[in-house]
Amino acid sequence: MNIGEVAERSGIPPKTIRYYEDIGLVRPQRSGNGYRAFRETDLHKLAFLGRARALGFSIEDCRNLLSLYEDETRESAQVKTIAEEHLSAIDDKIAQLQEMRETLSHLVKACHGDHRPDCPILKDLSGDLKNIR
Amino acid sequence: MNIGEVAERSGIPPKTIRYYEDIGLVRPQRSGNGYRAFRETDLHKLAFLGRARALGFSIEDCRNLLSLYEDETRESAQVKTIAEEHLSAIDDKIAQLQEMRETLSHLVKACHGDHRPDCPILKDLSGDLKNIR
DNA sequence: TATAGGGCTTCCAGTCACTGGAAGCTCAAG
DNA sequence: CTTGAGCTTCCAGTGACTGGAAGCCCTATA
Repeated sequence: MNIGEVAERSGIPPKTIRYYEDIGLVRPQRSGNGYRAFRETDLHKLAFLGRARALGFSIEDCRNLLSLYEDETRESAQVKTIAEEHLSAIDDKIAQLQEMRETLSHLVKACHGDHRPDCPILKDLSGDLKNIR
Repeated sequence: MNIGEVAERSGIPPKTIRYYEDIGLVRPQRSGNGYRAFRETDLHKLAFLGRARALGFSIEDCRNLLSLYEDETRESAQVKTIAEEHLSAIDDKIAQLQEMRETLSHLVKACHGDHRPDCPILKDLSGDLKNIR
């Protein structure tokens, strides 16, 4: 398979696949003409990567997950640890975003949004504390 | 004021303040010795930036918010638009993270996390669909 | 057989918002 | 006069791609 077909079938753009090769996540063979020659296992790996990335795992996590996947002697606890840590990072991010969302939505509600210059959003950002809540 | 004091009082590290000068967000004067000489208004601007960044606004948004802040003829609608767009971007991000969280927490729950290699997390990533839900 | 096109290759640069580090100048204290 | 902290600039690296240029390869059609 050439890169185009693999890209289509895995849903990962060619540029990204080349990048993944660069950083050693996949190691396709080469045809005589210099083109990358992907086997089914490479496609499978890339699809794995696509799903792991879609769950927000970092590239380093993906690398570790992939090597656990290929390691018959793995312990599921190792996988679970990675996933749990990632899950808690996600929770932290969600909490942080929800805090932003909270403040911001209050400010947006308080702003008239008309032609006058008066604006509680700017007031808040400028450090004026006698403001909403 | 030297950069150190401004950093302390604004909560923004010196490196970042220099970076903000680089990209034209602040324009401190210079003392005879070449040191940056910040006025109160610079400090005020930096604190503004710190709060805007803490709400997740991009640097470009911050630039626009700052210039609206300094523009007496602004219309609050302009500010509100920026804030609303940012708010909806935050909502999108939260939704995306919650979807990840959902899938991931199911997988984590399904994984024994023991010494055996069997792992529903890896099974899911590998594209095996006869899995949790 | 010439050529046009699409796909493939590599390499370099840019994104975003910093952050680390090196080399070197300035200043205040002892 | 030395020490050390604080300041300066400049360069490089982060994460995970993404865009673009220059050029080779392959197939199909005129």
